[in-house]
Amino acid sequence: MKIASWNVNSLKVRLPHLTQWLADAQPDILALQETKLEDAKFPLDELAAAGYRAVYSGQKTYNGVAILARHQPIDLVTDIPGLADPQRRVLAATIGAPEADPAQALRVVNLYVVNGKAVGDEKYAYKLDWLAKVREFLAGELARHPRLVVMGDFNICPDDRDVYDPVAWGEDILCSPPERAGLKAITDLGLHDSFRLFEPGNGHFSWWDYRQAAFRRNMGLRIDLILIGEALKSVARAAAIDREPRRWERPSDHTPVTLELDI
DNA sequence: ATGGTCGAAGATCGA
Repeated sequence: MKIASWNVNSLKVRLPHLTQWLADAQPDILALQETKLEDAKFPLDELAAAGYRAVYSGQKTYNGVAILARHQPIDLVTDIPGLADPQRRVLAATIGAPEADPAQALRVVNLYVVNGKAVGDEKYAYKLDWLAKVREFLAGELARHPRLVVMGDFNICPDDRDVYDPVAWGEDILCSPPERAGLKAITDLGLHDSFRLFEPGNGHFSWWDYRQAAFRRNMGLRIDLILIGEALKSVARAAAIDREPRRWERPSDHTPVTLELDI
């Protein structure tokens, strides 16, 4: 089984890239962020033609998350306790073959973590509070669903290996110690950064700014993560970042990250 | 050096 996460930065604009990548990569489950699409405008028919069911929690212009899968996702959560938030950033679902043992299903939480704009900004305070509330939600999810995947655009570089120039970037937004502590509090629940189970080195990024020819110069960050619970660690086979769609014409600024599981 | 480039808007804001 292959699972993946991709911030598409407008599903409307990126739909051709999405369908191309689905055909190329053949993921079983894909979490999307920044769909920027009202639910009524979600392209269900186009995705069904590509062989995927989809669930979504969208809004106009900003944010928006979706989960695509070969089997219908069920038991959705779009709003979490203690976080009355109109911004559509959270979508949890259970995915498994209908005929299979329910214990074999995967629980997927798709997150579009708050960007935060700048350290000290009011959006930064919202980010830290949001992370703390989401951590509490994930603790409950993990208790109920050992086969838990938490993936999405985390808008946080886990450590300096995930930054093209950690000295220049310093402790700015996406790398500040409080954000990293917020992410660590989540991984300390027992969730592993799956990419790091396979690749310890630096220079592997999932996002490159549109400006300054950042992609060509590999001036990027690794902020798109697939976290897995302990129960899935032993079946993780390979993790990768697929840079190919970032090379296509009019790309998202993010590229898909993937994880293959022996299940 | 606070620039630059996208997307959704239809002026700027968010990233």
